[in-house]
Amino acid sequence: MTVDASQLIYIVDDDADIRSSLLRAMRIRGYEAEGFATAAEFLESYDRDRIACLILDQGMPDMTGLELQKHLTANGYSTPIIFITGHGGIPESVQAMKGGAVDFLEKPFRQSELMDCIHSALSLAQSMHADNRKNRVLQERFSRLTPREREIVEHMISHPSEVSSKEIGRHLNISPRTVDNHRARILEKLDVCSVVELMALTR
Amino acid sequence: MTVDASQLIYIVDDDADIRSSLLRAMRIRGYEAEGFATAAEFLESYDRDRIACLILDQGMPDMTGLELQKHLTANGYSTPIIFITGHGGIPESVQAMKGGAVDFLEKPFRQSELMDCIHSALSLAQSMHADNRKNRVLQERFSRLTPREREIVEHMISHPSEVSSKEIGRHLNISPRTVDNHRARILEKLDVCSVVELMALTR
DNA sequence: CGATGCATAGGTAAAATTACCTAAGTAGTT
DNA sequence: AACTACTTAGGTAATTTTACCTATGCATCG
Repeated sequence: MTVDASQLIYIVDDDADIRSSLLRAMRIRGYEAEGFATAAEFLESYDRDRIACLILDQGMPDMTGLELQKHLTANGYSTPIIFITGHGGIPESVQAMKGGAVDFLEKPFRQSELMDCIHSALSLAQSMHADNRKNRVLQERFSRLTPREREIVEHMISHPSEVSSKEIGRHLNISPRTVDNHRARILEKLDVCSVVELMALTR
Repeated sequence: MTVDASQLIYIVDDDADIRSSLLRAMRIRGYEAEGFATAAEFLESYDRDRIACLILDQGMPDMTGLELQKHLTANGYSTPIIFITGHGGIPESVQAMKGGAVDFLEKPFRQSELMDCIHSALSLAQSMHADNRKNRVLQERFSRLTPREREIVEHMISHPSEVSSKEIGRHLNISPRTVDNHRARILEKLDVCSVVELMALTR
């Protein structure tokens, strides 16, 4: 199995020795890796659209690992996080895991343990990246609909047993033919050929 | 907000004092609660179909909390678990959270903290209970399909743009009319009125 | 051997969708 | 005042789905 060059490992730790040792270890294995001493530095370089994971020290001055995690999730960034900690406690580890962390390792840890985490973090990042792309395309398509068209789509999705023009027309007090016209535009805008395909779009 | 009498709190801890103090605290708040000294005792009384949560001591002889959690998930039981521990470490807490625990509290903990956990655990149990019921009904319906019928359903689900009898017939090398007949039986067995509804069944 | 279940194929008629059009009223913008 | 977008409504014809049926070949089970 070869390493995908487009994957990136961010390392954020205020300890320069750990940073450089981790960077070396990652690069030896063929990964692209970048190191940062503070959360602020990291945020300057952070690219939310890369397939990446984050190795994050919990015990940092200024902004702790947990605070950075909170900041990232609050902004809708979903890059998987692996915490490493020198002298953290159970409450911190639990909060990190609740916040969606991939793992929470105590220093010192075995390198193989970290590599396992990185591997699952990156494959998680990959699938989330694909999901995000799909959702963005979908959202873009739905944004093209007019209010009335959106209303009709929502009715079809929430009432799958009443998708005929007659029934929708009755529900909205308009002619079935009008619904026909709306539907034609809806299918065109959403780039599907049938109502069945439309339903499939929403998984 | 009143407490739903059909909800149940299981307490598993080898320390009799903690057990009785927790039981008392739960019952004062109107919850139904049962205490057990060992995992084995708990498993004898455990009813997977109740809306319940489990307060589980990690450090027990015989079978630890983590082992019990693993056993429950291996058997497909989804009752939410709140861990409590006397002298556990970060690795245990992380493993518990990875295994889907609601929380992992160190003794001693504030009672309000535990009550918050119980509240979210029980609402989680409630929604999972509803999901399970839905899925069981759905599975039961799909089990009534013959192999050929299932094949056609799967084709429709995975190829939403080719649901016409013509296309399915071409794909399976059979007459479109045959597909018509199969489809009629499929819709009848799945208790839906249209292919659109069928797609909606799979969310 | 008969019964049952499954897969196959077809007939017919009603209903719905789809693909083409036209067209008018209303609201907001330039 | 002209333009644009949105909503409304309809015509016609081809295609599809749906709801009723019948019927044959095959395998399995009692």
